[in-house]
Amino acid sequence: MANDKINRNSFIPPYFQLAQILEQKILSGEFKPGDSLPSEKDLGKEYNLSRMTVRKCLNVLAERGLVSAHPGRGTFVSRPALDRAVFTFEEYNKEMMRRGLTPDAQLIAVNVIKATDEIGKKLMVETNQRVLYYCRLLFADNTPMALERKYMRFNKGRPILENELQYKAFSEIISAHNEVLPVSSRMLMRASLVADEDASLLQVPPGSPVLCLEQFLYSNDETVVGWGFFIFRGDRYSLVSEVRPLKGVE
Amino acid sequence: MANDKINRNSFIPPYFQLAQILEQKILSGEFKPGDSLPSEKDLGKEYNLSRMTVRKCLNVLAERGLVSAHPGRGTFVSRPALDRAVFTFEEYNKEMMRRGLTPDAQLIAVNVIKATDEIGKKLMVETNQRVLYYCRLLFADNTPMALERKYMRFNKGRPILENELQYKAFSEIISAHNEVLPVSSRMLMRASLVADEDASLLQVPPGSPVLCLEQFLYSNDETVVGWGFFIFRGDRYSLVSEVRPLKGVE
DNA sequence: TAGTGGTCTAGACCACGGT
DNA sequence: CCGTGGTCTAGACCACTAC
Repeated sequence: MANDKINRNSFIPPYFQLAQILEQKILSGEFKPGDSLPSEKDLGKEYNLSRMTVRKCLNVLAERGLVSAHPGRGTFVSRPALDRAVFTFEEYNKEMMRRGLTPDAQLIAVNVIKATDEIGKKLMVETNQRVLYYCRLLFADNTPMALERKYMRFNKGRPILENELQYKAFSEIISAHNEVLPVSSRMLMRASLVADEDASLLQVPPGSPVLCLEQFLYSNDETVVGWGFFIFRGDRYSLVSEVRPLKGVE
Repeated sequence: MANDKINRNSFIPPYFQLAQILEQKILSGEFKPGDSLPSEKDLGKEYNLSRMTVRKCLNVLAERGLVSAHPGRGTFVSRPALDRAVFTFEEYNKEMMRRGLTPDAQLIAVNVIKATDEIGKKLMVETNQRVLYYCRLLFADNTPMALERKYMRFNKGRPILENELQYKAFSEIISAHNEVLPVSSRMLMRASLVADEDASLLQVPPGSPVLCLEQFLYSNDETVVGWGFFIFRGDRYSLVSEVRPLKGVE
C-alpha cells in the first residue's frame, strides 16, 4: 500500500529515500525483527525502481545492521545488536581532536639501544642487537594523557629522527626511516597497572590503572618492522561505542 | 599490460578477482599511496568487465580502506591506516566461543533493590526507588573471566528472572521482562582497578587491573531502561584489531 | 519447480573537478 | 569543455532454499 513514495525531483537519490522509508517501517514496528522484507523484485515493482537500485538500498540497511540477506530465502529484519560494541581508535592526534581536545607531544627519548630479551622477541631480532627506540609523552589540553614507547628494526639508512616526533604517527615515522615499509598492523588493547617509571611521567600515583595499546607493524605480512605500545591514563581515557537508529544523511 | 586476467570459469566472481588483482598491484607497489587508479571505464575495458562490475570491485577495496573515490577526480590509493584500530566486542557467549573458549555463567544474585545515588543517577530514577538487579560471574574454560552487574527499571510485570540468566544477554533479558523495549545502546570501555568485593569472585588479588565495559540501554532513543557493566580480568582479557591485506574469501 | 538473493551486462543521465 | 565517479535502468544467468 501507499507506493506514492519516491520523489524523483529530490536531491536525495531514490535508493536512499527507499532506505529511509524501510528504516522507518522497521523502527515503527511495521516490520519486526525476524520478519522478512518483500523480495527485491516486489520492492522494485512497488516503488517503481529497478532491482539494482533496490539492492543498493538494501546494502545500506545491511551495512547499518538493520537487515541481513540470505540467498534463496529472503532479506530479514535483524535484532538490533545491543550487546555488541565497536570501539575505534584513531591515530593519536586525530583521536584527540575528534574528542575536542588539543593534542601535543613531548619527546622523552630517542636513540639506538640494544634489544632486551622482550624487545628482541617482539621484533624478531637477536637479543642485544641494535634497535631504534623512541619514547614520547602525549598530552591532551596540556595534561599528560599517554606515554608512547616504540621500537623498530635498525636500518643504518637515514640519519635519525628529529622533531617530526612532534606530530607523526609510528607508521609514518617507520616509512620515512626504513627501506622496508609496513603494510599491515595488529593492535591489542588491555588493562594493566602503570609501571613505576611511567607513573611520574603520566602524573598518576603508582599502581594506577592504565589502558595499554600494543602495536605491531608488519611488512608484506611477514616480518615485524615495528613494535611498541601506548599507555593511556585510565582516569582520562575511555572508548565509546554507540548503536543508534540513525537518521543521519551522509 | 597483461589483461589476460579474469577467469570466467572460476567460482570466485569476477569483481572479486579484480579486487585481488588490484590489491596485489597496490601491495607490490605498482600503485603507490596517492596514485590514482585507472578510471572505471578504462578498468572495464582492460579486463572486459562492465562498469558496474568494476564499481563493485572498487567498493570492496574502498570498504577495506585501500582506495577512496572522489567524484570528478578519480579513485586514489589510500595510505594504509596502520595507526588506527577497530575493536569489536560480541555478546559474551559468542565472544568467548569466537575465541575458542567455553563460556559459562554462575548466578551470584538477582533481586529487587533500592537504588543507590549512583544507580538512580544512571537509570534516571529517584534514589531508593526499587530497581531490578542481577549479578553473574562469567566463566571461560571453567575459570572466572568477568563479573557482570546489571540494573533495570522495575516493572511489576513478569514474575522475575530465573535460569535464563544462564545464557541470555542483557538486552534479551530486558526484552523478556519489560514493556518498554531497548532499541539503542551505548557502551564505554575503560581500565580500572578491581573493587575489593569483586576480587575474590574473580579470583584475582585486590588492586588488580580490570577492563570495565559499561552499558546503557535506551528505549526509543530517550529513556534509560537498563544500565550496568562487565568487569573483565585484565590478565585474561584483551581486544584485538588487525589491519591486513586480506586474501581471505568470504 | 518456483522464488530468492548474488552477479553481470551495456547502455544512460547527472554533478562535479580541472582544462 | 571533457573526463571522473554517482546513480539508474531493464534485462539476464546462476546457486541456493523451500516446497
